[in-house]
Amino acid sequence: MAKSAARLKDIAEKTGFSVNTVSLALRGSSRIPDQTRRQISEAADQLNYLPNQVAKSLVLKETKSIGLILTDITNPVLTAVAQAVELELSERGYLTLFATSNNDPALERKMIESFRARRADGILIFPCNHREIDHIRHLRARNYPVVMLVGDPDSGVDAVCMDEKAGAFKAVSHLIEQGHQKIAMFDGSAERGNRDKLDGYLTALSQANIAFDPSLVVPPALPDVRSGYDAMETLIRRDVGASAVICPTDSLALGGLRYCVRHGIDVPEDMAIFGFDDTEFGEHAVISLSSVNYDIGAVTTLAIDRVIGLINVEGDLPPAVVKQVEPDLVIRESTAPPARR
Amino acid sequence: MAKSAARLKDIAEKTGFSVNTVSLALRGSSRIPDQTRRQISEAADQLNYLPNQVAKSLVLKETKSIGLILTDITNPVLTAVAQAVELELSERGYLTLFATSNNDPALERKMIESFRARRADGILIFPCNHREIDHIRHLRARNYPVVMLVGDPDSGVDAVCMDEKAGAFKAVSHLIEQGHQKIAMFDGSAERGNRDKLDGYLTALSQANIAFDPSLVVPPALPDVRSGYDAMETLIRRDVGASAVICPTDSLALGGLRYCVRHGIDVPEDMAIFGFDDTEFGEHAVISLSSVNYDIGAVTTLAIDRVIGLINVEGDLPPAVVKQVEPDLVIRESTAPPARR
DNA sequence: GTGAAAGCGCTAACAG
DNA sequence: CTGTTAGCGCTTTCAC
Repeated sequence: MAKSAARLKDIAEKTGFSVNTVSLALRGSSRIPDQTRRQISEAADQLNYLPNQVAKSLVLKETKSIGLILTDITNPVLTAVAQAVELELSERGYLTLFATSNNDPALERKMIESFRARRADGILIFPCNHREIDHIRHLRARNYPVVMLVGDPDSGVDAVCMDEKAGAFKAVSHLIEQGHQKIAMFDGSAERGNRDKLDGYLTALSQANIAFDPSLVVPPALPDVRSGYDAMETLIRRDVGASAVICPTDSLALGGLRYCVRHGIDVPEDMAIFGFDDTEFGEHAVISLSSVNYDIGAVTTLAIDRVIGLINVEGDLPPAVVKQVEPDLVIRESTAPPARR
Repeated sequence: MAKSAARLKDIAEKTGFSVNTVSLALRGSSRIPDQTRRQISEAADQLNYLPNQVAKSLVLKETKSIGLILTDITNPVLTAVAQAVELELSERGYLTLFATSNNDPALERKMIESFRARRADGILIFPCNHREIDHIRHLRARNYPVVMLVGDPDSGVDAVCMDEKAGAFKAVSHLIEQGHQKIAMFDGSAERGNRDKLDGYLTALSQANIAFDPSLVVPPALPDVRSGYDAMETLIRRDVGASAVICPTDSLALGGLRYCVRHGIDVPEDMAIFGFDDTEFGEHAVISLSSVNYDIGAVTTLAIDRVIGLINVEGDLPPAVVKQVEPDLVIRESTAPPARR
């Protein structure tokens, strides 16, 4: 803490007014005449006074800060989320307390405790696991304002998120319309407890009366570029005749694209590739990626509206509501009807 | 702030001990017998007690939080910095207060004030402009622990950073050794007040007795992929015979690479491309990027060591020291000796 | 071993 | 209009 910062008391002594008057004057109370206020403001400036927010928080019982917990800010979508949240929160007068869970539930719990101890007014969280959220439910049950950035319809916790199932459904349906039949998927849902994209994929297939072929789904090790490369290699080696693949992140798609380009597989003619999240590096890839967009602005604005709304509730919190934002497809170069064989 | 959280007083009343005893017991004082401590801990658990850090901060005069101000977390290096800082700070028991200046000096100032008001124990900052840092110098002069993540040798402010001049020098020298003579540079130093990379470029040229040709430097609009594409287009249209280009970020390099691939310019044969920062998307580009690495771990560790060191100083701060980390080259596919003409 | 009292810097009654 | 008093939840000093 800044050593020896000026306090109200210091400027009170300097001006001869009481601490109370100084406080009032500095906060612009109409009860203080201009003359006095000016005198006090001047003294405050000279002392380089800055109100001590921690003292203020203690009495006001609000810190004007909101905790943001992400799994891993390295994921481009989460980077953008962090950026957008911070920006919007700061515009609304809130400070962002930032933490990363590193996909470790224990760390996630610890960070929640830390925010609670510091009396963050609310928490925005992207949980490690979409299913194990008892601790979050528990928080909310104690009237602590939390909103999740992933949606679990009946979790009992507020959430704002992209409708990933709808996104996957749209993307796969689009590929089917283009004439693809053997559509692969890089699916890593097992670990993260989020089957939404897989569900969308399955629904689209069944709606088109295409039988699900398990050999078309390959699980990437991680949601990164290298794993996308490896997954594509696995898919090609399986030789199951896939003409298209849908990837749960642009990073994976980029890795898949890289494999294809380097192995003489034409994209999109021989392999159509659909990404997810519509990131900068996907848009500007050597062959620009078709992708399911992620309306980060919409999600963060809604989520922030909701936490702040909950913060301002007196008494018990209202029932949780989860809001899903419907994504759009962004069709670029990496997808097209399959080549005739 | 969490409505109606349990306080020491509540658990004092519940157990019949005084607030003081409870406080001591919970903090593990040896003066409290085990029997008492157990009793108190139990009551605390039942009440779901969590110490109020804001009250604690007020009396202890430290918040165990450090402010991190970045220009724009969307830049992959800064993303990684944010991640690394948060992780390491949390391991050391500090919380990260996060803010983005959006390259706006006024916002930067505002965020610094905000952190100071909240009594962050120290600040880590990546300033918008490397030259205009009077406000930061001023902070330090008042004994506020700040360390910058960019280096200005005689700014009077502590700093830890990569030696960008050395990085550029090494990269350009490497290209020269490979036989390149007409080496272009995408340089945006004018706006951001950081000429280090350009200096390294110029030094390498002059050391090899290659005359500087201004038509070989093209200023990208922004440090992003699209601007790299555009810059490459400009460079090619100028038709000045460049056989290699050095880019101040991997994003720009990726854009340049994209232009080349899409216009039949072979990389690296017809155009060698050197990036900066060694990012994931550069490493796994269709043609993997040679790049100047950015040892984020080293920089953040040193920077954090330094702020925490300054925080623990009693009385006046010691003279500022700036530490530069020397980068290494990572040679991949995007660079090679020029094709014979 | 445990408790009472004071104080961190601020705001919120309530007087005058 | 301005000052006095109390109190936010905690730690610390000093008694008992």
